[in-house]
Amino acid sequence: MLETWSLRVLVEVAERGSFSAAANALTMTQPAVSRQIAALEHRVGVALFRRVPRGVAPTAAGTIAIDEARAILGRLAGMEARLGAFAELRTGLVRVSAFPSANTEFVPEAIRRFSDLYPGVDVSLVVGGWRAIRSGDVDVALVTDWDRVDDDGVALVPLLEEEHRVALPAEHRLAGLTTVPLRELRGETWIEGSHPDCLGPLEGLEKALGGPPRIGFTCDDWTGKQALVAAGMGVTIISTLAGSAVRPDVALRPASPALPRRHVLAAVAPPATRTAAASAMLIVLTTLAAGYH
Amino acid sequence: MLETWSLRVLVEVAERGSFSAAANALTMTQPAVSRQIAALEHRVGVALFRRVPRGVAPTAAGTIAIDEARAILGRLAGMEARLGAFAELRTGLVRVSAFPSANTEFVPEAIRRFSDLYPGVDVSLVVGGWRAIRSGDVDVALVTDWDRVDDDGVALVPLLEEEHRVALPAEHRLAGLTTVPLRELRGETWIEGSHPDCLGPLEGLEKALGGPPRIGFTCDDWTGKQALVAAGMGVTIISTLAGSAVRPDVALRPASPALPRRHVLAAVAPPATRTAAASAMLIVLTTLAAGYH
DNA sequence: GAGGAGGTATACGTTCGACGCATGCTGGAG
DNA sequence: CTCCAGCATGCGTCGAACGTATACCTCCTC
Repeated sequence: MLETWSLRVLVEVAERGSFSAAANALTMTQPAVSRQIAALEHRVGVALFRRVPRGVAPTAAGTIAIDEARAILGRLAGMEARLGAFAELRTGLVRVSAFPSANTEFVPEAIRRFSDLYPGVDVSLVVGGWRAIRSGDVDVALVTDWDRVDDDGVALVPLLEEEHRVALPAEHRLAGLTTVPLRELRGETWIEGSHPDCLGPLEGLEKALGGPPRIGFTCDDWTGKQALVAAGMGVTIISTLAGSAVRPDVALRPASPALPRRHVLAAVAPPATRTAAASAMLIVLTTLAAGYH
Repeated sequence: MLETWSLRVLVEVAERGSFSAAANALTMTQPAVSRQIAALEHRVGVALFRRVPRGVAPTAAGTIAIDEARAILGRLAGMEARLGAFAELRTGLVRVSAFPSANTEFVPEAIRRFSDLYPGVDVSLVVGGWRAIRSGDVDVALVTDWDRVDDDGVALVPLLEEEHRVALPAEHRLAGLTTVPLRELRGETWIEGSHPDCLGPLEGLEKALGGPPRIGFTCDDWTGKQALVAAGMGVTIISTLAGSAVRPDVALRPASPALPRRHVLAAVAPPATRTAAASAMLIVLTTLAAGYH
């Protein structure tokens, strides 16, 4: 099967013009080179070098073999370079999945920083969720501690804690307060998301209200929730991660008693099987999260 | 240096989808494949396969590696094929050198037969002589036993014996005889070649003539010798190998006593360093010579 | 012409890498 | 819940390739 090393020796012999010189250049001995070439010639059934007094000279077949060998070795080097680009993050792909509020500001900023650091690596924002980590369809998934991530094949890295705000129509009677007492919202219609990612049933809310919230709508679409609030159809709770992405006709106010915080974590493959790009993205995420108060 | 076998294992794994299946296909064991891929991945610093329940699936880098590996293996096969063409005489070059009279009929016929048998092999008629066998500039050199081939690095293969004829002008007074008595030519002017290849001083001629021949011209050019004879400038001796190539205004006649025969041999490199094309040409030469009476 | 220098081929002992076997581990299927 | 398919790893073994030593050859020089 014509091993690569033979080709390397072949080219070196061709360039040096003698087995001895090639052996020196390759940090091996002359007999080793002699045997390599002899084995190669026996393999292909054709003499590749004529043994001349001062060394060796390629035959017609040898010239072809040398050219081919050069091309093949070049191709091999190219292959190594292309793969090395992955290892050195000069190319590649990292697929990120996040819940809606993280996608409003935090994740885009992380992607921006990542792309500055590694311009060659593509970043793709996908919808796989943390379960896709196992299957390899997602490299980094942002989750919260409300997600029941019970797969020990998925590593969790804490990023930050997000707080929650009550989202009111801008003209709501309580919108002028800096802090909204929750019990004042007992009679309001509430908008919930059915999926934990989308801020579903908030634990502790019932107790703070002094009774079960009256659920008027269920909407997983984060933009839709905002729209419903702006239209005066109800109130809801929105994560501070949403940041400045909230539309101006919706007011965000801290609640009293304070709403429970939610931990945001990055779900990634365990270090052993983790992509270099995923590790890099994880670092970007953690450093970015450290900048969040 | 990324050995070929790794690439072979790589593509086999890619095609089978599992280490075990690839191991079967390659008549090796699953652990061996596992180690090969692991070493390859460690070498390039990138995971090439994701380990999935039913086997393995290539990563992005793995896909590139597989494509490259396929291309490189194909190129390697191509190289082997191109070199194999030399071994199987589907291409190549054989350089033949011969003395002038052999070039008139014998060698051209041999080349014709050779080219019929091996259309891909180029045949080149060169002027190196038997000394060029050693240097590799000539593959087969036709020589006679008058050549002092004293190099044991050159093998000699007997081909045939050539006879000699006296060459007379067609209107010569003796041209009508079927056999020319040499002593009748005592007074003639003789044309000799200085080089043995060109029929130089003929041993025994002096004794047959009853005295030293009177040398009028020395001409190494075989055509020139004929022309001189035709012009009536003298007589000479020409090998029967010249055959029908002798011009019609020159008569060839056997001499009495018979002129000494000359052995024609093929000088080639010893079998160890002999080209396949040279061996093939040698066979053609010997079979062709066997047909000569 | 004898000897030295430079180069290749071969014999022999050794070493190191790759393999096979056995085993453990994991994830999905019945 | 058990079984099975498949990958990873430890261990002992074997062989391929290497290095050392040496023979042989050619050319060059004195």
